[in-house]
Amino acid sequence: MTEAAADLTRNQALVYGALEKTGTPMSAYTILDELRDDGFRAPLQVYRALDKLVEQGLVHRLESLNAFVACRHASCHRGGFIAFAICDTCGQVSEFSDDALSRRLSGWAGKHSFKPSKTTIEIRGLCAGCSNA
Amino acid sequence: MTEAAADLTRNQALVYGALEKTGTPMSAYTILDELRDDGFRAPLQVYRALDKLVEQGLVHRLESLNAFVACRHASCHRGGFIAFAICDTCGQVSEFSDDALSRRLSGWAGKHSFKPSKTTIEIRGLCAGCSNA
DNA sequence: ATCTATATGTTATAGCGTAACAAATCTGAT
DNA sequence: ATCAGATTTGTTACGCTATAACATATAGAT
Repeated sequence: MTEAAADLTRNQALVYGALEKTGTPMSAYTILDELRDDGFRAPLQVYRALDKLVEQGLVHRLESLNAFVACRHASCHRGGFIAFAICDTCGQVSEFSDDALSRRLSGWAGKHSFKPSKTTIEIRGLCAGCSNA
Repeated sequence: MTEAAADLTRNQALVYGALEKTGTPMSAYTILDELRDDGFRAPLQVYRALDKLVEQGLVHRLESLNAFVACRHASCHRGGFIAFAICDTCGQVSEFSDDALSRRLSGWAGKHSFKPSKTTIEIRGLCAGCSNA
């Protein structure tokens, strides 16, 4: 577990740990099963921890998967929208942010007086490794 | 109903009609309730119709809402990724596509040998009208 | 000590989506 | 016309995702 996981509650730390250990997206229910031995009994225990972790930016929710993934570089994405490339074969997630992309979306929002609160950018497909295999 | 809805089966036409009439996103179950009087009984009847409509580009799935919306301009978005701005207050959806945006995402994919199959771009927030009110 | 805010535990339930199988309908070829 | 194959439809049952509501416990401040 990285130092990013400081000052988390027990449940939050367990959920974050499970996500980090796996490395690929996990559903809340998969996390729950993973943590039964640590005393987890109910989905809500997972969802509550996830809410906080997402709030803090330690975990991202992938809308197109209904799943969650540990953030790879919590400090790198200040300000810009984050995009995800998700391999449908191996589950690997690449996280990136692109200034031009962010400016483009902000630009549209500005021009239309739209006030963004949360933005989702997800590319599903095949990663380099999996499209060769 | 617009001319776009030609050569649809009865169920597809009913589902498309419900979405078009409402104008804002609807969940599959809301559509189901809307169509009970037309003989719909089960979710699958809705989901099957939605699958085909999405395939044909007449309807879009909004991942961040688990909902569906009738496409506003089926012919306008050839080639580029489509982005959605979704107002969390009134539910209004603005659909747009932006060449620079598309190039940016394609560029990232090319550089990383990632083969995109489906892309989701959704901005949640407040539309001009609702942020004034 | 007690108050307040936050975190946790637990049960039940709501909402989203599909598997599996049966029946009907539509198509085109002979 | 009718037959075979493909597509569409109907229906039941089930699994996965997420939250409401309420009870309990824990931590920090005064």
